Amino acid sequence: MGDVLREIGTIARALDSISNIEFKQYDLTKGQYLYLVRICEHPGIIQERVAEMLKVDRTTAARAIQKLTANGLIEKRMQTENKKNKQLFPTANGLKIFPIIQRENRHSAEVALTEFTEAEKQQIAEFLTRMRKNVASDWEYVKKGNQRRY
Amino acid sequence: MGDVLREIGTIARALDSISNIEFKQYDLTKGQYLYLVRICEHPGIIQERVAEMLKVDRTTAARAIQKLTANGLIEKRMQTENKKNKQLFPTANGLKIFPIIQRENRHSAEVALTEFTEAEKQQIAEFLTRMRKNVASDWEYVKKGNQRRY
DNA sequence: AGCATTTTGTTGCATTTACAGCAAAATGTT
DNA sequence: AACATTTTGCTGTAAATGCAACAAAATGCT
Repeated sequence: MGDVLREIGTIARALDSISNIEFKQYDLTKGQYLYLVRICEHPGIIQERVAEMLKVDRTTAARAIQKLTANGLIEKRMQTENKKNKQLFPTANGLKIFPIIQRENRHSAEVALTEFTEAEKQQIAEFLTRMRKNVASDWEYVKKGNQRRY
Repeated sequence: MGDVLREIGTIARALDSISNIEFKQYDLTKGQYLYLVRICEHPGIIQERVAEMLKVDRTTAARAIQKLTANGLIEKRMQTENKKNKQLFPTANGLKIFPIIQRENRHSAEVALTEFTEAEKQQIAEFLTRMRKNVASDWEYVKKGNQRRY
C-alpha cells in the first residue's frame, strides 16, 4: 500500500499550506504556528524536545523559535540549577494567538473528516498514532546518521 | 479530534526527512523524488498538473522540475499543436532511479504499517483517500486567494 | 472575429530549511 | 576526581519554498 504514505504527504502539505496562508495576517510566517502551539501546551519545554515532538531538524526548530522570540510571542528563560537548558514560555501576545490557531486547526480537522462517523474518527486517530510511533524510531535512527537496511 | 491532523503532519515530516537523507546519495536533493515519481508514472504530464497532484505551490514545482531537467533526470518536450504546454518525460537516467525510490517508499510503508492487519491497511488507505479528497477543495480554494469562513 | 478571462510557465526576492561544524554545559564511566 | 560522551544551543552556508508579478498562449464569451 504505497499510496498510504502518499496520501499522508499530500494531506499534510495541503493543510500546512492552508494554515500558513491563513496565519499570515497574524504575522506568523511559515511553520511558526506549529512551534507556538507546542510551547503553549508545554510551557517550560526546551527546544530540543519541541524538535523531537514535531520531527523537525534541530536547527530548523532553533531558528523558528528564535524568530518567535524576536517577534515577542514566546520567551526563553534561563534556570539557575541548569545553565544549559533554556525553557520556553509563551508571552501574553503568544497566548492571545494560541486560541486562534486552535480554532483554525479544529476547522481544518472538521473539513478533513467530513462524512466520517464518530467511530471512524476514533479509528483513524488510533491508526495514525500507531503509524506515528512506528515511524518515529526510524526517523531518530536515520537522523542520527545510521543507515536503514532494506 | 485535532490530533489527527497533527499525527499526519508529524508522520509526513518524519518520512520526508528520511527519504531526503536516503536519496541524497543519488544526487536527488530535497523533495525531488516526489516529482520524479509522478513524472515516471504519468509521462507527458505538465508541471501545473504535477503541482496540483502533490499540493505544492506552482513555483516550487516549477523550480524542482527545472532542477530535475538540469540534472538530466527528466526532459521537457514542446508540442506542435500546443505552444504553451511543456510535456514532461523521464530520461533513461530518471528511469534508472525510479525503482530505487519505489523500493524505499515501499520499505517506509512497511515500517509505518508494522503490526497492521491486511484489513486495517485496507481501511486506513480508504480513510486517507477520503480525507485527501475532503481537503483538496479547501486547498484549491485558499490557494486561489479565497477566504474560508469559520 | 474580437475581447476578456484563464491557464501555463517564468523570474525576483525574502524567508525557511537543513547539513556541517562549533562550543559549553551536563551526564556517564572508570 | 578525571576524562569521555552526550545533550543543548548556536552560526555559516547552500538550497528549497512561496508570494508577487509578469508574459504568452489558450480558452471562453458576445
